[in-house]
Amino acid sequence: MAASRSKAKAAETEAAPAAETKRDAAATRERILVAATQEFADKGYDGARVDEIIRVSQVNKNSLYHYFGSKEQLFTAVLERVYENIRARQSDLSIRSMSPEEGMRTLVEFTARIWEEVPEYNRLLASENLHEARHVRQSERIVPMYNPLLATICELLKRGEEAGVFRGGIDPVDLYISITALSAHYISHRHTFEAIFKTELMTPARLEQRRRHAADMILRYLKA
Amino acid sequence: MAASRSKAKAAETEAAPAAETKRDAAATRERILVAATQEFADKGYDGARVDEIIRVSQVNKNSLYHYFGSKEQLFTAVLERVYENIRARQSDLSIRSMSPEEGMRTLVEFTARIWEEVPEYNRLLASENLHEARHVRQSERIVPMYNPLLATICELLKRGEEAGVFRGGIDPVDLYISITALSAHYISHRHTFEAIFKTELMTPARLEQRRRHAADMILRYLKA
DNA sequence: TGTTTATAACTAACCAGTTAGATAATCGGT
DNA sequence: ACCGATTATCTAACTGGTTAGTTATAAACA
Repeated sequence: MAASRSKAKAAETEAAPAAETKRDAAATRERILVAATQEFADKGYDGARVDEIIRVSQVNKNSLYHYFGSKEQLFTAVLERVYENIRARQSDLSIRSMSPEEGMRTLVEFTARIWEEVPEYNRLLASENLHEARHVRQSERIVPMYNPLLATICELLKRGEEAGVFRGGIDPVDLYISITALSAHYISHRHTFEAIFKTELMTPARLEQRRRHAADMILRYLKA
Repeated sequence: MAASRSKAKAAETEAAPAAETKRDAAATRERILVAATQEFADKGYDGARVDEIIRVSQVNKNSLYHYFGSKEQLFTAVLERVYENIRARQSDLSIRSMSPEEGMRTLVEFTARIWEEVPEYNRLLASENLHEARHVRQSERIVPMYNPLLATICELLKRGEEAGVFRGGIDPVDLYISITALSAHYISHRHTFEAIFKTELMTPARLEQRRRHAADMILRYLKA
């Protein structure tokens, strides 16, 4: 709400720390990004409405276009934040200090938790793939971002193989895609699955069962 | 096609077989459905344009609304065709006559081939899930359709367990979702994966590797 | 003073769905 | 067979509301 106090000129003694200042580029940008993330995740790129984003973020339309240029570039900025956030979560894991099996299980379960806790990411990526990754490819920040994760997987595979607990000859890209697929597809396609199988898939107990299922499947696949 | 030749009147000598007759409800409906499937798959529900569907199908706008009522109902009709087609492919397999392992591998590889050969289906389902399965739930024909497939999986699990080649305690819904996930997610998210991993994922050789990867993962998971 | 940030009103294109009516097939009665 | 009424299919032009993006202007700051 942020009473947009005009008052103006000197007058304002500004005793109170001015809970909200009148002009704050960074905060405005951030409000737009938060609202845009929600709107794009709710409706997909094509369903999302710029007018709804400015309504929720309480920002003028021209401000949005001033900061982001176009709906497309705004979507790209949203995706960049999403990828950054996913990478930050995944690299927080200190997997290097774990045994290969423990590390791999942690990685799978943590990846699963991302989709559960931030389902918006899943929806944004689904929408982006419907557009053939047009925005991801436009971004210079996203593409280099996933190297560290693939490196982690390679390192786990190598350590596991040396320790004799994992088989050799595993393709790390296939493995990464499968780790993601087993948890992300469950979440992203839950609505059609729930309609068809007439079961509840999003209860805490069911989600835990799914996480274990995914981790078991990956570990059994790797086991020597 | 079935040239419903007017004849009638008299005048019309009808020498040439009149390659295209003027009025054919079934053919018109079908042309609309074909064009709509493509358009909805290309652009998603929100991105798809009714005007583009009528342009491609060479049908008048009011005919489309006469046959299908609304864009939503047209999308539902498209989904019904898609689910019918998927089920028809999957139930064509005569898995009952195979060993449990052979049957399961066939099921996984055949499911993978569906997404490869008809990528439109994948995209339509992704769009539908962004809309929380609104249209699938509206359809009375889709929901009962998947019972036979789940029954096939249960039957394979039971036979495999009795033969001592599969473990017990496998959740058939989790298994079905994983079979789908391992192949569908690879296809549906290939654009972002290709952008990030800088590899080509859709070459015939790469697809074959992926099918084997998926089948191996499922079978190792089930192995006693 | 000049630059950055904000606002409201505007526009040109777009889009799902409608209206009003034409043209072709069908059928009942003769 | 033939006619006229009825129905099914098709067409073009229109409508009312929506949408991404712009313009013109003013206020806040350095």
